[in-house]
Amino acid sequence: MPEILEIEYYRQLAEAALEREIAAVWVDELASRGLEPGVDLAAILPGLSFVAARRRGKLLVLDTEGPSMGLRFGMTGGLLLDGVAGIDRLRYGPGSYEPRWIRARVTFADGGELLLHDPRRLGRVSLDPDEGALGPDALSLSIGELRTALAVRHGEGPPIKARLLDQSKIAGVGNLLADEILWRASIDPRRPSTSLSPAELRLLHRHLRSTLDQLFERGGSHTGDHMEARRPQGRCPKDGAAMHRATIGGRTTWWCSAHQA
DNA sequence: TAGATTGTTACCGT
DNA sequence: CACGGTAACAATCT
Repeated sequence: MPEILEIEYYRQLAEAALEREIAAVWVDELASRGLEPGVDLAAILPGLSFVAARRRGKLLVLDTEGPSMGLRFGMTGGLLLDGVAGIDRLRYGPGSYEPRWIRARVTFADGGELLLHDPRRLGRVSLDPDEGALGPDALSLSIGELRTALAVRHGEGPPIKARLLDQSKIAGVGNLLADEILWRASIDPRRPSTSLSPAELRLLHRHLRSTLDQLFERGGSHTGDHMEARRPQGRCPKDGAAMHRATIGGRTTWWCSAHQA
């Protein structure tokens, strides 16, 4: 579920958690793997308040007057605040949140609470996360930053899809968004990252920006136009051609055999 | 039931 | 050494 768009919804929700005294913190054992050994948030955060809700790519950062709490949502993580979900619906569960899938909890002195809800448990909580390991944020990526992100020192570069997924180069683009962006830009995901012409680079940048804007308005990463074709015997919604499927950049990739050739 | 899954990372290979 | 592909992680859904 969560790519950059969903994390931005979570960030906006978390703004309502600012300036409220933290009373207690609990983090489940697996989610705690994002913390250095021995670091106990339950002993560090109470008494402080969150003062800013920031996001870099898929990383949510909640600053306090002191340290910052980092939240990663893995494949199925969601954020709830005072019983309100950061997104309208969830992939798993009967349309609602299940108590057994709560993996972390911040309780405020006013009785409200911030929850990390994550069925598959790949989400992680961290303290003062390393934001420097992430590339420029996809939601505000300039064409110059895109050009830099696609460049390599030697050779012709990895498949462009793999480079779009590399969080150290561009932060925030996940598997579904990458396929949707390349599908809209009519670019074969296997193309070497340095093989784009200047015109294609401009095209890719334009589609990256417009795709993120449009899907954010629609409701998330799973609302793309090519999604219906992501299945066996799927046909391209644009031209009716057969869809190709392969693993690129470590993820299942779907693309049109005609207009992305 | 077998297969697939929207993310991250340790490890292996070129 | 830089860099990319792969498997593993965990649990659920189709």
